Amino acid sequence: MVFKALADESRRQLLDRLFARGGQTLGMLAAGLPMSRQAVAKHLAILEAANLVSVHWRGREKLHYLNPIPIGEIVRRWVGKFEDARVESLTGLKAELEDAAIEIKEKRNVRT
Amino acid sequence: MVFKALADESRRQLLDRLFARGGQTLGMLAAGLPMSRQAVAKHLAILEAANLVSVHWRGREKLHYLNPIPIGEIVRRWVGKFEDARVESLTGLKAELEDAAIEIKEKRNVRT
DNA sequence: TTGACATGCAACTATAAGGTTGCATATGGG
DNA sequence: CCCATATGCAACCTTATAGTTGCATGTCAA
Repeated sequence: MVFKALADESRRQLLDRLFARGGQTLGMLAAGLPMSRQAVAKHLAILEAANLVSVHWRGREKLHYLNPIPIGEIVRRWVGKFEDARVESLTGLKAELEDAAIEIKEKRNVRT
Repeated sequence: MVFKALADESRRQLLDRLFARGGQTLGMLAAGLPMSRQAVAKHLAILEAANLVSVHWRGREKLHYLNPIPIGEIVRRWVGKFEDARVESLTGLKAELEDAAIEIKEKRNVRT
C-alpha cells in the first residue's frame, strides 16, 4: 500500500536516492545507509509492491528506478476525493460556530 | 506525520466520515466503528497532529472537521519533488536497457 | 570449473502501533 | 447540587514492523 510504503523514513530516503540517480543496484543503495543490505532489500520490496519503484535485472544486478507511473498520480488517486470536501467542511465549521454563538446569546438572556 | 497518519485504514475511514459529514463529535465517530471510543480518540489525535483534521470545542463536545488546508496540498508538498524525477528516471531506465542490449550483442559476437 | 560477488531466503529480536479496560475530569440539565 | 454525558488519561496486551545474523542461490570472470 502506497501510504504505508511512504510512511517510513528509510524508504523515503531510498526514493530520494533513486530520485538523485536512477538505476542503482541493491548494493549501491545499501552502501551509505546505516542498515544492513537485507534491511534495504526489504524496504525496496515494499516500495516495489506499492508500485513506487520498478526494477530491471541485468545479469546478477538488480537495477532500481522510480516507477514510471508518477508517484503524485498514485497518491492523488487516494486523496483526490477529499479535495472537494474542503469547502463543505469549512461551511460546516462556520455553521457550528454560529450555533455556538447563538447558544451563548441565549444563555445570557436567561441569566439576565 | 502525514503519511503515517494516512497509512492506517481506520484513520482513512474516519476521514471518509468527516468527508461525508463535518462537525461530528468523538462519540458520533466512534459509534458505528468496530472499536472503542478511546481507540477512535487516539486515531483522531494522530489525524490532528498530522494537520489533517481540525477540532472545535463546543462545551463538552469536541467537533471534528477535515482540515481547511486541503489534504491534497499537504500530500503534494511531500511527493512533489518526485514529480519531475519521472522523466529523468525513465531516461535512465532506457539507457540501462540499451546498455544491456549492447552487452548481449557483444557476447553474441564473442561466442560467434 | 571455481572462486568471488550480488542477491534471496529464513529465523530471530526489539520496538512501535493499534487496541482494550478502568478510572478521572469537566460540562450541561433538572 | 447532583447525575448523566462527553471526553481525557494511563496501564496494559497483542501484533506488526524494522532491524539483525547466517546461510543458500545464482551469475560473472578468470
